[in-house]
Amino acid sequence: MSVSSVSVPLYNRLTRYLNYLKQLTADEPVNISATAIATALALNDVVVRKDIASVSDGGKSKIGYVRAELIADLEHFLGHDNQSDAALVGVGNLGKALLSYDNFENYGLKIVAAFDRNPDLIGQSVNGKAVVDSAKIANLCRRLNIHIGIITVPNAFAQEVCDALVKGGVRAVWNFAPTNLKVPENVAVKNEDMAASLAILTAQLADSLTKYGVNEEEDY
Amino acid sequence: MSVSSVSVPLYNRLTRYLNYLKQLTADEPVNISATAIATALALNDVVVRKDIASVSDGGKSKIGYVRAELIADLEHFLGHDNQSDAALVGVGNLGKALLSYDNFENYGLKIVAAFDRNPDLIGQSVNGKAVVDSAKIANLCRRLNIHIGIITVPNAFAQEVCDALVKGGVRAVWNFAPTNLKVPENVAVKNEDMAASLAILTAQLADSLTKYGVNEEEDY
DNA sequence: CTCATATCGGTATATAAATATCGATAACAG
DNA sequence: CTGTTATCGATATTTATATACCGATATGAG
Repeated sequence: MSVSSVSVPLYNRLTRYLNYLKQLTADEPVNISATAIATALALNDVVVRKDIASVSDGGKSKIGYVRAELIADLEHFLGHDNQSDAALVGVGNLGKALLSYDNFENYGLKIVAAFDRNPDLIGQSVNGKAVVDSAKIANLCRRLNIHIGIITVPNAFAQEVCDALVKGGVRAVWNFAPTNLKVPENVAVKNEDMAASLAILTAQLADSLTKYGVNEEEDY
Repeated sequence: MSVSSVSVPLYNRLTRYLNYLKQLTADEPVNISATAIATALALNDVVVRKDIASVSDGGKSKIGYVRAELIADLEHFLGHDNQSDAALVGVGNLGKALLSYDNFENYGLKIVAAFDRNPDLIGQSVNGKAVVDSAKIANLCRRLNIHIGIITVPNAFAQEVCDALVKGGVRAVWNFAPTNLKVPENVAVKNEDMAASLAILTAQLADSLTKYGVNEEEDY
C-alpha cells in the first residue's frame, strides 16, 4: 500500500455513528452520551468514546456530547463538507447506478464526468451527465482538475483505464473491478471488493445454518 | 455481532489471490510459490503462505503449490462452488445493476427473486427476473427456500424490508442501505458501506495531496 | 552422491486493535 | 452544601493480526 493506510473498521464505525446521529429526530435531547450510541449500535462504549475522541474534542462528564457539534465533527473528519469532483469510467449497469445516485454529493463526492468507449453510449447522458469517449479521459480529467476516478469497467480494461486516469492527474481511484491495479506511489486505490463481501456473507450464512439449523419453528 | 465474525482482510486477500491465479494464462508453470504471489500483489510472503495454509494443504518445498489445486481450494473456501439462491429487494438503479450482474453466479450467488413496491415496476422483468410486489417477500422467500437477502431500498424502508426477509426465513442479509439493521441472533448482516469506503478514499487523497503536492511535473 | 538453493511450515516476536479498569468531573437530589 | 450517579478520558490488559525467524524438505547442479 503506497499511500498511508487508514483503519477501515474505524471509518466504518464513524460512518455508522454519523448515520445514527443524523437519524435522531429534533425532539431528542441536545446531548448524547457515548454509552447511548454504543447500546444503540450494539458496540462497546469505550470503543465509541475512543473513536469520538479522535475526531472531536467536546465531551463533558455526566452530559455527553453535543449532538450537533458531534455531527459536524464527524462530517468534517469524513470529508463530507469538502466536496471533490470525480470522473467515472464504464457506463454499464453499475456505472449508471453510481451516476444516478446523487446522494454521493452528501458524502463529499460529485461525479462530473462519465466515460465509456461504446459509441452507442457516447453523447448520451445519464442523470444529466454526458458520456464522453474513453479516449479523452486523460485530457478531460486534467482540464477539469479531477483528482478522483471511479472504475466500473470489465476486468480486462481496468488497468488501461486506470493508467489513463493517472495520466490525467487522478490521485485516488475507487475500483469496482476485481483486479489488482498497479499505480504510482502517490496514487491511492480503494478496491470495492464485492466478491470478498459476498464470501464473508456466505461464510457467515453457512456458520449460522450449522449453528442454529435451517428450520426455525415459526408461526407461519 | 451475533454470528461469528470472520476476518475481513483475510477474505479480501484470498479473493485477490484467486483473481490473480485465475488471470494467469495456461502457458505459465503449473506450480506457483507463495513468494511469487506475494511479490505480484505487493504483499509479505509469509502472510500469503499463512493464508493459503488455512484453506489448502498442498505446498511442497522448492516447488510451491499446484496452481489448479490452489484455485479449487480457494474457490471452495470462498463458497464459489456452492451456489445459494438470493432475493433482492429494491429495483432502483443499484438493484438493477446487481440483478444484471450475472457474474455473481461465479461467486456462488444466484439472484432468483426481485421485489419492489412500485406498481410500475411490478410485473416487469430485469435480466430475466420478474419483479414481484414487496408485500410477498416473506411468503415467496419461504416457498423458494431462500436464505440470502439483498437490500437496495432507500434508508427509510430498509428495516421493514429486512424484517420481511427474516420472516421469510432469510438468514444472511447483504445491506446496501446505510442503516443499522436490527436482526435476530441467528441472522448475519454484511453492510456494504459505500460511504465509509468513500471516506477512506478521500482521506487517502487528502493525505496524498499534502504529501506529494498537487502538481506533478508531467510531460503532458 | 553430495552440496547449494528455493520454498514450505511452524514457532516467536512485534504491532495494532479491542476491551476492561479506574480516577476525575459535573449534574442533580436531598 | 454534601453525597450519589452518570459519564468522560487516561491507562492497562487482553486479544488478534502481521511480521520475522529458523529448521525441514525437495530439487537440481556439480
